[in-house]
Amino acid sequence: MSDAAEHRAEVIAVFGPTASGKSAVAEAIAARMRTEVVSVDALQVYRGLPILTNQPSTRTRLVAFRALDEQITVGEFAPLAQAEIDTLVAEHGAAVVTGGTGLYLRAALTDLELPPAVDDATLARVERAVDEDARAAHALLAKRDSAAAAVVHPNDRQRLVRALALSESGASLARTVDRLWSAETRRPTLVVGLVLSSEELDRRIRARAEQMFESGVVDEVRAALDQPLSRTVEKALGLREIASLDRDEAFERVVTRTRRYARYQEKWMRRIPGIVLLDGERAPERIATDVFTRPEVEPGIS
RNA sequence: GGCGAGGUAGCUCAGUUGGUAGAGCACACGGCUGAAAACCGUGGUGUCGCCGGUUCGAUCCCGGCCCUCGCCA
Repeated sequence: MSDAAEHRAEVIAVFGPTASGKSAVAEAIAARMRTEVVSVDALQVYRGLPILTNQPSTRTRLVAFRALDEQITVGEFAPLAQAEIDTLVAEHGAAVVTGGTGLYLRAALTDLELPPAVDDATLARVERAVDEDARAAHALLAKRDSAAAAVVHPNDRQRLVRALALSESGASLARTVDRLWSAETRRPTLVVGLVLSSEELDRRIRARAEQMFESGVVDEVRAALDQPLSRTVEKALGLREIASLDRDEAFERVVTRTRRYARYQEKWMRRIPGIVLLDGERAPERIATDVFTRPEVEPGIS
């Protein structure tokens, strides 16, 4: 057995900005490896907004399994993703992972060792205290957990609430080791990133927004807004805009927000340790072929 | 053509009783460890339509011109 084979990647992850063609590349790789794709996307987990969240048409794990009013969190998602990966590796020898949420990707590939969950009652109580006087709440945090206070800004309500709640039970939001950007992974992993010129990315973003409207995203969004929505869904890119603006304005807002989201993902992409950047403007099959020339990957059969 | 409203940041607009201007969105950079398509921090990016007048000083007041929108012809 060669050295390369001993270090063969069990997990191939594909990351990149939205509209870069991640799904197509992931599917091409999965087909050659005779395995399946696991989605790591905080919005694609929801059932009811397939067009808005650009859910893949082919079978992909961890897509459309949550009701719109159920909240999802990284802490909850991570073990689900890890279980799917483990199952695919056990059954097919490999798993392909792709999706737009950088944090979820990291949590799927590496054990982040997140601080524990906090129960809703505590959270609600601390939230009230923070809303009443955030400065005082921050001062209290500084007294109980100075390390956490140092990394949480008093205006950052979300983190201040959690940090304070954690401090009540002796846990801390402040971490001692950086797991998020650690090169350590649960399994031998190859992460590839798709790089596109901003002009091409822009073209694809506009084309996809156009496609969304043609596919009936307006009706989809209206129907979704008739029911209670979780906080994550509530903030989905375009949801509010599509429901409240006329078509042209909504289209431009969606494009603008998608561009910003794509830039954000590019930042994540460049920070992922060991990521192999590939030219994403080529055909998915070509990119997949590139991946199979990597020493970490066992050559495909076709 | 007449009357009215307006022209200030990339966009929508606020403002200065005359001391060269600021919000939201957009944008840039940074942060983030159970909301991440989220959340937080920092940054103003400008011939205040143009030309002249008054003034120590004009984006603001005055005159002319240009442009936009509305109403009437």
